[in-house]
Amino acid sequence: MRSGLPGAPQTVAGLDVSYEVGSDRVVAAAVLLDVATARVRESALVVGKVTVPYVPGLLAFREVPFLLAALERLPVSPDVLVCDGYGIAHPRRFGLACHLGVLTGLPAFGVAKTAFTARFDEPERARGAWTPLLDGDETVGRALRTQAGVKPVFVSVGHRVGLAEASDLTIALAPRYRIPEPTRQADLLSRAALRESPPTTG
DNA sequence: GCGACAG
DNA sequence: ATCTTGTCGC
Repeated sequence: MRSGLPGAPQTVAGLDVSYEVGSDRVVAAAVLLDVATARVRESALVVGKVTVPYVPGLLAFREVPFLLAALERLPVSPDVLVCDGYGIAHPRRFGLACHLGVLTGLPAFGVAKTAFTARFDEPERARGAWTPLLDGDETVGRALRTQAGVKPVFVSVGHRVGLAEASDLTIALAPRYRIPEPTRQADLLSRAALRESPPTTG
């Protein structure tokens, strides 16, 4: 028992929120996938209205309510949460993935598309190559190459999971694209639902 | 004081 | 986050 994960995770849930232009409408998606195949098994959506503005460093306060609602709609609880954003790689060391992990009690980590306050050296070109994500002299995560020759993603621990394991899962869940399937599918689903969902009522 | 700044 | 078409390449 080196990490907080009881054993090899069988399922993961990818989370993401899509916003509608010129309105407060948002759609949150929670997608359950099998780790072994990286394929979608279940999914849940929630439509809502944002009341909190986006402020760098406070993203969790804006998205967590919707993500929790979407998670509750999944028929089964996932073994791990894959979030679109940061975990510990945050100015206050408590990003979105930390909030969701603590609130749900589930292991969680974040996979962000861009660096925030942290710095990093370019990883080798190979898939799986990584370099430490640094905030001053502190290692807060990893700049991880999920696809050879493609820009790296930024992995950081959120709750009850180690950085090495989070990185391994990210690679395993990103067999073809830069963004791992959990988060990628959640993005696709929430975006599609937003377009198909009537602006008001039914 | 100014710029940068997850999504 | 979102606004946005085609195009080049495997």
